Amino acid sequence: MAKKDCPIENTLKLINGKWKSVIIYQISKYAPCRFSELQKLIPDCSKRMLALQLKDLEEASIIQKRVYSTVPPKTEYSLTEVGKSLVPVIKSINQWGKKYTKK
Amino acid sequence: MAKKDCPIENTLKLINGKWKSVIIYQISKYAPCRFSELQKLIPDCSKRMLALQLKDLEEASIIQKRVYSTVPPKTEYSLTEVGKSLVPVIKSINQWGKKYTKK
DNA sequence: TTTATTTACTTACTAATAGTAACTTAAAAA
DNA sequence: TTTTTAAGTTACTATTAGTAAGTAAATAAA
Repeated sequence: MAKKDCPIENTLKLINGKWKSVIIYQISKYAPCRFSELQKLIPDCSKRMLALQLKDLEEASIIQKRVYSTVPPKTEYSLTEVGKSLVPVIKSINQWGKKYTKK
Repeated sequence: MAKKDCPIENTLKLINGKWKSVIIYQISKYAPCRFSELQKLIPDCSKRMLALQLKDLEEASIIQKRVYSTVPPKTEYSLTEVGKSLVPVIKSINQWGKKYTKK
């Protein structure tokens, strides 16, 4: 497999990191989703990490963000079409995890 | 989702890191597979990283290792049943990558 | 007989990534 | 006047990943 041509590596770059797929999964379930909602849904992920990963996902066109210029501010995240196409992949990860991983 | 109960997080812990799923995929295709073969199959992954990830995968019972006490040494890696059950998940990642990621 | 080769690592070190805690902003409520 | 609130950012530390060189012990080549 030539450099940078591995679809698995390329995909993992998008959904790793290491919260991205959990974020995508939660947005797919609860979109439109506010920043603070995601914090509650994924308590293990710090504020800073959540912000960074959301930015990465937005740049990769997997999610889109809507900002309301109110005070205090309000943002809403939802999946793009590309993001939606990832959901079955993440669901298969979720299914496997349910079956094979114990706490 | 309570701490450490997220199946996606638990699964990613096993298949991330960031070469593990590529390693599993290659072993699934070419098992039994030697260390040096894996190096050729995954040139982006350094020797050290390959060794560390293989050790992790072995500890997680996803792969098994057979060592021949020859000189120079020879090792062979193959998937366990748990490892084999992961292959469809990794294939779905691979499929998605083929469709949605360009170099 | 000394030197080179080979495989599957390990060790020491540096670079990149993740995590923690405190700070910011500006309006509205107490 | 002080507090609260949402959605971050900043500065700093800890954990992971990556690079390069070293190790072992038996052949093979010079």
